[in-house]
Amino acid sequence: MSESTAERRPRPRNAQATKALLLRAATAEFAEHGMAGARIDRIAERAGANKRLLYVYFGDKSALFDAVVRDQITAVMEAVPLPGGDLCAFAAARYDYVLANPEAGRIAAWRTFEQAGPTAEELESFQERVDAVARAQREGRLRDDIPAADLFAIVLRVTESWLSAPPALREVSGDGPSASAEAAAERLREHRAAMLAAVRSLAEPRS
Amino acid sequence: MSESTAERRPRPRNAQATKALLLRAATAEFAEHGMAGARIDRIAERAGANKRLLYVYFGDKSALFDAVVRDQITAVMEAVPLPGGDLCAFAAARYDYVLANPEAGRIAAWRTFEQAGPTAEELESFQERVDAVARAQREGRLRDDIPAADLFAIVLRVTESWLSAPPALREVSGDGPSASAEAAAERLREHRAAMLAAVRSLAEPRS
DNA sequence: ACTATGTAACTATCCAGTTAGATACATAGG
DNA sequence: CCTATGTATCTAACTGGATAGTTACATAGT
Repeated sequence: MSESTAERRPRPRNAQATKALLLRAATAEFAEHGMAGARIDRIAERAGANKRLLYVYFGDKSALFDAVVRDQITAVMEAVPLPGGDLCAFAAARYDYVLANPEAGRIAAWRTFEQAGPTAEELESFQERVDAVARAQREGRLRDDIPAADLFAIVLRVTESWLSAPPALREVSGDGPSASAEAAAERLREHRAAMLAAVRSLAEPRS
Repeated sequence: MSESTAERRPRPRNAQATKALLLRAATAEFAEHGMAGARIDRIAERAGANKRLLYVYFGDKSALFDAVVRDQITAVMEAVPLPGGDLCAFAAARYDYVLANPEAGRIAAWRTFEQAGPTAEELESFQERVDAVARAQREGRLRDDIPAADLFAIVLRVTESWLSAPPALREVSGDGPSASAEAAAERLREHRAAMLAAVRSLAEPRS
């Protein structure tokens, strides 16, 4: 409070903090615009840091994108477990997580549509989840007439069905940008229940 | 000394044919790279036409993208009906269509990621489909404990669950780029059956 | 000779990545 | 306690190449 009249305040010299700021800014920018649409200058500006530091800390644009993807993968693997292959719990957790962290969903989507091959880290994450599903199938807790990978892929997509639905479809159901905040929140609660009901129906063992 | 014969073949003067070629080339380019990643020069080259004609026939890059999206929407609305609100038939038709026309799926996805507001044309298409679902629900042919828009959104996503799954997930299940053609085809058949089974389970009326 | 169609070359801008240098901070010598 | 020096961190300005969009011109077909 002494002389803090926000004049030209040079960035405090703290490599770790700056790197984290840049990563967060990059996550937001890539989530909004994708790899090709993202702009290095905008990322630096968002972070309030100098562009040069991006190259010092991350390499180039594509390495920065990879760093963002890796970061998001570890975050989502941590926040959204698949306890005992329970796809319903997984679906609920993932829906809530993506609702609270929209960048996570968008980064994953952009990443999917780049034609880049999967990294070892990604393969490991998915293998772990497919294995958990397969185990639950063997133990009779999930239907077993659908291959584990397919079942997981289907549920994964279902969790995103509303949050990454075409805007026109959301608009049709009264969940457009024009809707009030309360109406939108109610709509999201309603969809959550619907989505979970659908997952239950499609994942439970055939009677 | 004689100039190499017929090296430079001028494009036949046919506005409609050229326009169609450009639209097809643009569709392929946008499907591969998205709006931001697409390159005007590559589109002209793919079409074997002069870049200038793109501007003459379509306006600018963003208008060209819109034209591609419109074209794909009408094509898919025509090729993938929703007869009597039958979501299983719809899912089968859409899976087959996207498998045969991967650009359709990718263009739709890229379009969804852009934050552009929905066009009147899109709204009308989705309204039509949601109405068909709602009618089938009232007549007891679909479960009615899920709102029509949600049910449609879920099924729409399920039809894409494999074709636009993260590459790492496909790889885990032996459907990577390294798989043989026959193995890949078998995998796709298998997923089709699984996906349709899932749609049946989640869409049928609660007994 | 008129017009629709097509071409090549050009321009202005944007943008990823670099260069050269400044400034805070640490550590050590006086 | 003070000054010197080295290093990590940070900055402004620049560069070369790519890219969307344009200008000026050519030619086929009527």
